[in-house]
Amino acid sequence: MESEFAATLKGLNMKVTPKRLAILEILSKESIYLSPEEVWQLMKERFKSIGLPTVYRNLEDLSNGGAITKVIHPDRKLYYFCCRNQEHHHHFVCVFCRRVEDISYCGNKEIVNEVSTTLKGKVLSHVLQVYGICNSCINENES
Amino acid sequence: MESEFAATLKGLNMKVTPKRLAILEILSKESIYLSPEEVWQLMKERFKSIGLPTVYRNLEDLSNGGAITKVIHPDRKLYYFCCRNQEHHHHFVCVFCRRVEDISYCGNKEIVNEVSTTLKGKVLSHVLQVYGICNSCINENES
DNA sequence: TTGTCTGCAAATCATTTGCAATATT
DNA sequence: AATATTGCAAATGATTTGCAGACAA
Repeated sequence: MESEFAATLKGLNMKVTPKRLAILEILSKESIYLSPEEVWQLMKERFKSIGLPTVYRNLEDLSNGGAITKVIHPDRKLYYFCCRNQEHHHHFVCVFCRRVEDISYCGNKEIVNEVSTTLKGKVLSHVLQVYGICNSCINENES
Repeated sequence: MESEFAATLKGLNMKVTPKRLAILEILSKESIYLSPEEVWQLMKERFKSIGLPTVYRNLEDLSNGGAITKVIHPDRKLYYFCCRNQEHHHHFVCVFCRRVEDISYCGNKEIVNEVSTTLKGKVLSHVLQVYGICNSCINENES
């Protein structure tokens, strides 16, 4: 049998390469978001030869394919997170530990309603992301 | 009497300079978001000598002070918009003409509720931005 | 004055690209 | 074999920084 990640790649019409499998494995193992540079550091532990551009390219492709997700960060740099949940949803991001958790709330209905009635416009998409302190970090920081 | 923009600057403890007044004037005159480069181009029409870093620095400071707002853009570059509405609210951005319009909808209550009950976390802030087609662009593009 | 603001030139540095070699199907 | 993937080196380009002179308060 093939791995879950191999299936994911095939589903995206991407060839199943060791590098790609490793990227998916690394990201899915983390509960926090990672920068391309950080993914690269972790990749170096597994491969003698691994280029940073390869990491950038694959993160980009996997993100476009929906296998991983970009995190919206105030510093406007790239960060990725592997999220199993394929349905439309949004994320809660811990500003301390960078943990990402799903939130089911989404005001799409209300948004579409307001835009169509008040602005007479058409909604194509929306982004929603919540920043805060996760449960673990709250507990660790209380006296 | 002093201009509205001068008052804005004083309120932010920023010295009232011609460059700053012009930046505020330019942005407030536009109904679309602008890049620092674009603001710079418009500034060049008014000043014989105007440096791009000055534009960047002032946009940053004005944004931090809340006089203008950053637009969240998929290309992760800087874009600014001058928004009169000082209350917490979010924006609808037209993907065609870059027009920015306020939307009053904000699911803060529901978000805080879900994060606190389901994730046992604490919400610090959130971003919400809606992309779509504004009324003008819909009308212009219909057959 | 006195500290802030600005212009200019140069630096940064995250991200991208070109291309030849390599690996997947 | 045919095509996609990768590594390396180099390029890109938006954004930032250092600093001396100009300006606002």
